[in-house]
Parts: sequence; C-alpha cells; structure tokens
Amino acid sequence: MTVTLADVAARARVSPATVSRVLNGNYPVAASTRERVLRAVDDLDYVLNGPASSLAAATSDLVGILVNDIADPFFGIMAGAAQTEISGRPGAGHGGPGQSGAPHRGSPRAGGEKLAVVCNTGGSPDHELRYLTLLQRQRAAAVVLTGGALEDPAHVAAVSAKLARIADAGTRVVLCGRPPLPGPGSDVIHAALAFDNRGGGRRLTEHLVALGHRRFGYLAGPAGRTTTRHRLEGHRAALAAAGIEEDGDRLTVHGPYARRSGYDGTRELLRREPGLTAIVAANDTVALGACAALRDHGLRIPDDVSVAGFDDLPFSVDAVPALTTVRLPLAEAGARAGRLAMDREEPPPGGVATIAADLMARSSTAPPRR
Amino acid sequence: MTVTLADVAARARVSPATVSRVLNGNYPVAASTRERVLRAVDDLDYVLNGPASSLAAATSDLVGILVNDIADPFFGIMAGAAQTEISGRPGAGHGGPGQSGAPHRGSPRAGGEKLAVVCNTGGSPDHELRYLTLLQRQRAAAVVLTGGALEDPAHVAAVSAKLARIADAGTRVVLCGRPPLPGPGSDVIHAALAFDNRGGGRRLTEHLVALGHRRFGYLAGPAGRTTTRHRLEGHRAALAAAGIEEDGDRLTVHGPYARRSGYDGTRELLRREPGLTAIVAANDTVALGACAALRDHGLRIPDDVSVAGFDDLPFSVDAVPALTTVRLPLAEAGARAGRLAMDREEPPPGGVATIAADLMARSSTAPPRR
DNA sequence: CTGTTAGCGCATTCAT
DNA sequence: ATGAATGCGCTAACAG
Repeated sequence: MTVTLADVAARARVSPATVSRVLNGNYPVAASTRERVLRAVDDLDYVLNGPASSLAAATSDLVGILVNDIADPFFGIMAGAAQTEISGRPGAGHGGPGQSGAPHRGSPRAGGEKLAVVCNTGGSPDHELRYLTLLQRQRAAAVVLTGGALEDPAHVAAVSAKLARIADAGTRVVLCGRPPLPGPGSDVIHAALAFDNRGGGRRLTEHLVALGHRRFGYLAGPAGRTTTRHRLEGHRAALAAAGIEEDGDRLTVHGPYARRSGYDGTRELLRREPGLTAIVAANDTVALGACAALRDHGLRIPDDVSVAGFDDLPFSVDAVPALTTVRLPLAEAGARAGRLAMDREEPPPGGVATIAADLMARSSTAPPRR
Repeated sequence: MTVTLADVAARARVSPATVSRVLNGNYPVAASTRERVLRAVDDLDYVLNGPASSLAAATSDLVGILVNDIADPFFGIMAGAAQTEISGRPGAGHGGPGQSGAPHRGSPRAGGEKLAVVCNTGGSPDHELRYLTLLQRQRAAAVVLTGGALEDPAHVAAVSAKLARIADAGTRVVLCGRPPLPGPGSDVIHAALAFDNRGGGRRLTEHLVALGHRRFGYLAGPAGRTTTRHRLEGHRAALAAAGIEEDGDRLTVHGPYARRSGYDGTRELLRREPGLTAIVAANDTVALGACAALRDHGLRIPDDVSVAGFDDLPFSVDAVPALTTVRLPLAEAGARAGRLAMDREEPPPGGVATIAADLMARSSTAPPRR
C-alpha cells in the first residue's frame, strides 16, 4: 500500500542504501544516479518513514519547545522565533562538501531539516514532565525550555533528573528566558539564556521612585516561580535602596499572569491601601487588568495612580496611556535559543548568558499628584 | 547504554511481549505480573522508544496542530485549547474494559496519551506543505489545521492532494476556523469547524450603519486568504444592503494581521478620504493600530471616528475605548477540534459545522458626529 | 561510488 | 495468561 524506500530503489534500479544516501545527502552519490533516484521519488510520491528512520539512526528530527502558556504572546513570540530558526530555513548552515540541491516541493527529506514543535505545559509541573518524557521517547534532537521555572524542590529535582537523562541520550537542552538549573544539574544544559528579571524589576521601580512615588502596590505573578521571585526581588531591592520601608507582604498580591489577576489584585490593593500612587505589575497583561480596575474605580492613569508592566509585549505601546514597562528581547532570545539548539551558534561562556531587560518609560507613569 | 524493553523483561523475568502488553494496556495481563513489570520499569527508569514503537505499530502518538502565527493569540488560544484537549487529560475517554491504573510520574506510556504539538507556518504556503510532509513522515495520528487558508489555486490543490494522502494513511484531518476544502477534496476531511466570518462581518457593519455611518474605511487582511475575503464580503454585503455605494477598492487597504498594518493603513485611508467616520479592521490587532494612528492624527474615538475589530481577543475589552468587535469562541472551537481529532466527539452532520460570530458592541463605536 | 548485510526496539501474530 | 518468532522501513558499517 504505502510506498517504501525499497520501491523507490527498485524503480530507480539502485540499492536501497543508495536511495537512503541521496535522501540524506550526507554521502557522495553520482549525479546521474541521484537524478534517477529523485525522479523515482517524485514519480512514486514517496515520503520517508520517520519512525523507521529514527529507529535506525537512533535520532530524530524532532525538536521540542516547551512553553508555559501558548496563548500568551510572551511565549508565542519566543517560540515563533525559535521555530523559525530551527525549521524555517532549509539548508541553513550547510556549507559542507557535496552538492546541496535546494529542497523542493514535497521533498521527502531536506538536508538537516528539523521539525520544531511547541508543547504547551500550561505551567503545570506534571505536563512539563510528561512532555519531556514524550520528547525523550521520540529521541528528540533538542529541547528548548522557555520561561520561568517552578521552584518546588521536588519538581526541580525531577526536571533536573529528567533533563540529565535526556541530555545523556544526546538531546541538546537549551533554556530560554529561564535561569540555569540550580545545583550540579547545570552541566547537562547546553546553554541557558536568562532574562535579567531582577535588574529589570529594580530599574523599573527606581524609575518610579525617581518620579517621587513612595506608596507602591505590587501585583506579583504566581508564587513559586523564578520569574515571579526575581521581578519581585528587583522591586524590593529598589525600594530598600530608596529607604522605603515595606509593610511585609501587605501590598503584594500574587496571581496568575492574566488580565484577571491584575483587575482583581488592584481592587484588593486599593482596599488595603487607598493612598497608593503606583502599581507595579508582574507583566503587561496583568498591568492592563490593573488599568481597567483603576478606571472602573474612577482613578486616572497616571494622574492618580501610575502603572507599570513588564515584557513590553506588542500591545503595550498602544495601551492608553502607553504602558511604562521593561523590554525583553523575546524574538531575539528565541531565535538565539533556536540556533543554539541547532548547534549553529556557540554557547556563551560558561553556558549561561544574561539577557538585558531595559526600562521603557512611557506615559502610564508620572510623578504622583500632590 | 539505553535501557530497552528487553532489559525490563529480563528484570521482571517475563518475555518482552508481556512487557509490551502491560505498557500498552490493551491486553489482559495478570495483576501480579503487571506489578512486577511496572516495578522493573520504574527501577530501570525505562522509557519507551517512540520510533521503534511507531514503526512496529505503524502509527504514532503525535498530533500536529498547524497555525499561521503562533505569536498571535488568535492562534495561541485555539491551539492551546486543542492541545489541552488532546494531551492534557490523560486517560480521558477510556471507559473500556481492563483496569485503567492512573498514569503516574514518568510513566513510560500512559494509555492513549498523545503528544500534541503546534507547528508555526508563518502563513507561508511552503511551510504549511513542509510541516504537512513532516507530520506525514512521522505517521501522525491526527492533524489540525487552524485559521484561514490561502486561496491560490495551485496551493489549494497541493494541500488537498497532500491531505488526501495523509488521510489515506489513517491520519485524521480536522479543520478549525477554516472553511472546508473546495471541490472533491472535502471527503478527506474528518471534520471542519468554520467560523462565520462573513456573517460576523456583515453584522458588524450593519451595527455601524445603524449608528448612522456612511463613509467607511476598511482595513483588510492579506489578500488571497479565505478569512480576509469572507470578512470583507460580509462588510460589503452590509453596505450594499444599506444602499451605500462603494468607490471600488478606494477605501479598502490590505495588509498583514498586524498592528503596523492598522497604523499605516489608517494613515492611508485618512489621506484618501479625510471625511470617513468609521474604520472597520480585519481583526483586533489591526484595529489597535488604527486607534493609535487616529490618535496620532488628533482624532478622537469614537467621537470623530468609530473603530471596530474582529475576534474579540482578551485585550480588546481593555482597550480605551473598549473595542467593538466580533466574538469568535476560539477556545471552544479549539477544544472541539481537539476532541474531534481524538475521535472523542462525533463529527457534525456533513462533516462541517459553522461557528457563530457574535457582535460585541462596545464603546469604540458611536453615532457619527454631526 | 555503489551493493550487501545486519540490526535498531518494539508490536504482533501464533502457539502454548 | 504468557512465550517465541517474525517483520515494520530504514541506516550504517562493511565490502567491493
């Protein structure tokens, strides 16, 4: 029923091995033979059997990209850039010997073509582990983990162990927007691109302090995640440096990275402290929710309350007023992670690079009204 | 090096066949034997070899979800919902005979567990075809195509042919937010969930007409795509029904579904017709860009110009003013597509269902100023 | 440069 | 309920 490599070989009057060789292009084959084979492939409409190929070669062309929330552009942008870099440019990085022959329509196999796929964990530790297992099972060529990590020790240990085994099996592991694994696990990572969440958070709050703000509300992300903690630490470092005392966690509320958290959290903050003049949100989406709550409360931005976000997602500049935030070069980081996963770029020294997070001061922040 | 099924068999003192049977759970095995095998699996930290398994079984647990732009929440929401439905609920739909035994941590294989992966085509026909081939190569269990389709006849034919072969090989093909394939290809589709883009577009413009608008600018999506065409047709149908004559394509500009298109397009429309009172955008993202351009032009929304979008993405309700748009039940549609792909839900009669698109009238639209 | 020979690891018959 | 044997389709030595 389904046409196999042997069928192609028969039609082209060569051995199966030869067909395999022209398909994989990693071995010298006479031009005339190649032509015949390619024609047979076309005639028969042959498509390589991936599982068989992977089984024999003990490796597959699958590359997994794990994201916490695919509906969040934060992840979509990173994943899209990585995927483009991985499977978007056939033939890239193939300057070696042998004739390349641009892959054509329906080509059964094009050079080092990889299938970059994104897996949505929904932020659930179980799903993260499950996808990792599934990718391990598929003998994925590489795995890219994006975004903040859970800090639960048991889960960290489980992930580290899993990644160790995955790396051990030859799969490259790259972290993007996630700090390097704590402890001894760091050497299983091919490369880690960590965002400077702490620094960004600090600069953001410094900006507000410089504007004259003293009474802050903080809309933190979900507890137990590196991103949440680092951004909050940056915020508090800035407060401490300015000699602003905090009342414990009274003006910090946690919630998912969702519009709703910002809305509800802002109402709660206002209840606890009607006199606050600035709200710092865990990310732009949360900040938007905060803005909505503020407006519904009859408060003007930034006249009555300043609002700041994080990430600088595309919609932030179009918010009204334009949102002050911290820019993260998501697309660049994703693309770099993709190249790293494909081994088309040198890992940074020590395997870890910290990506700058720059303040974008816009009109949602202003000096507090007096 | 890597532990195989045979290793597990040896340790559990059973035959490889037995191990395979307990792992796949689709065959009676004595409880005690099962226990021993499971323990061996755990002890050895065994993970099934996916390629080998797929090769022998002639099918894989991979499900592909194709999207045009992963950074666009429109696709992210659909894909996320589909993925959750497909791989997010282990054991779902398994009420059959045999003991289920909830899949546990690192389980080497859990029931009908599928690996749902999303593939980002970037809207490129080549990439679409390429991903389809790669999924075909992997013997994917199902493929879900989301979002509008290109209308170029050659590409439509190529995709149809490819899908026919994919379906023929036993892969279920589901369309989500995409009209059924034209021509005879429709029977290769397991199910198609089509958005009522035309109806939504019509109702949206009817709303504006009812408010008293007569001079419209239309920011269309990229040419040659079904979504673009249908929404535009709906718009024009409403205009025609209201007896509003159009000046050809003078007040329609095309562009990608991006904020930038909305911004640039609006400037262009304003140049062509400074007196327009309403701008209808291809989607919410474009509408946001339009709002920005309008404001930069010193025009107020909706006092000077009304603006409407499409999709009702999460940020639209938080826009200022809140965006009038057409709601598409993206998450519901994605989830349904996921169930359809898993054969956990009956296909609609005729294989095609049209999903309603409801008007969400908010504050970005109002009667034109007099 | 090309053909021959062996498996890769697992799911299935078919026996028992 | 379990074991033994066979082959899925391909790649990778090894010859020549």
